[in-house]
Amino acid sequence: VTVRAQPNTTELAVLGLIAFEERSGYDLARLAQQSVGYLWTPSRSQIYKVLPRLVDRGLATVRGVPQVDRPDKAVYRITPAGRRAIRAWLEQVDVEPAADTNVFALKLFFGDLVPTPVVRAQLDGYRDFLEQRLRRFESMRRDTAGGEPIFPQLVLRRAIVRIQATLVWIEEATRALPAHHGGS
Amino acid sequence: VTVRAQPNTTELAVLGLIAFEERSGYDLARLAQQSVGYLWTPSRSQIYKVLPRLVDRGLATVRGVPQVDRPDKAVYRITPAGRRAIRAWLEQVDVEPAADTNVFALKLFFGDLVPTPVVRAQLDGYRDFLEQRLRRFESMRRDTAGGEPIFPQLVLRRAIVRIQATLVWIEEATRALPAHHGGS
DNA sequence: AGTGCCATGTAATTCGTTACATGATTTC
DNA sequence: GAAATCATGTAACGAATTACATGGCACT
Repeated sequence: VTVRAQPNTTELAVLGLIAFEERSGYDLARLAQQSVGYLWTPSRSQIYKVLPRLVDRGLATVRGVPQVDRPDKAVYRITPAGRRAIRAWLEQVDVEPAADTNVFALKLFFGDLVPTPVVRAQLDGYRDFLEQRLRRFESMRRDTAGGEPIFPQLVLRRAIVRIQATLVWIEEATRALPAHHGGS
Repeated sequence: VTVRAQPNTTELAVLGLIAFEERSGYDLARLAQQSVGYLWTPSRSQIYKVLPRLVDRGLATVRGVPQVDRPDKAVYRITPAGRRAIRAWLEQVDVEPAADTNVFALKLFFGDLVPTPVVRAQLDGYRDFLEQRLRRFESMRRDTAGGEPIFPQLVLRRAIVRIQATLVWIEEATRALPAHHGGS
């Protein structure tokens, strides 16, 4: 058996959504716009490309559902291998998620698939990451404090206040975590 | 003369950076990692692809600079047409910047290229946009308040506190705006 | 009669990343 | 002697978007 490369974020997001309930591509597109919309909103065509790929790799299964008053549809459901893949993703805490700081939020969104300690580890990792960025930004701010460039400084300030707000939220979220649940 | 489609965000970011001072591709890559890094960090190869394109469209010019102790380099400078393009971008307030809420911040970063009222309009637009999202998110929160799904709710809460922090920042930034400057 | 939702997909194109390739100079 | 910095690019690949295509049913 070849070692499968980890699915990309879009694939994992789809996996996460079909982990709760089986869904069609159309469902997923609608759902993404509503619930996860502020974190991840792929186009419909992208979703239709991803779904067969998941089936090919054994992470999901399809089932045709004939309908009378509407077009027939194909609904997708996660497989055990799919569950393993998404758990592995949720267990892995990114130290450097580059520009994509939203991956943390996306992982938290699927926190229900995993025991509480794993979610807690994720939040801890997020906190570390943000504190590090905060320090970097604050030192950047000190370095250019006297200088002229006001607009870059304003933008930097924005980044700082957002991080601070997010850190406060992390504490709140940590306290709100369920005592512990199975994750399965 | 054909009507040129508006350059994309990366092209505009590059234009903005060579508006202050002429720079080489290498300079830009380094600069992006530092100053604008938290908003926009393209790869080096991407920058090297964009620069000739800007020249082709008459938005920038190149000039070869021979050096003795280092490799020769090519430095790029913005043209009047380039300035027009970036000003047009800064003047246009996006009502629906999709997922990419950072475009607002990026535009503010280049606020110096444009008179104060234009920047103010940009901030106002950003405020409107955020207030609208905030209302949407808060109503989503109310709708699912009693329900079970705790993790989605936590993530939603994160989005809300970040928006609130950003709104506070907008007020601060608006007050910090210079009385008025030329922009040119 | 027209609009909108349900439903799935393909095609063309753009955007972007990673890896490869090269090579001198400076610094440790 | 090794590693980092300066400097520019190409090639291969993947991810994602927009536009196109199709068609029935429900609602106003």
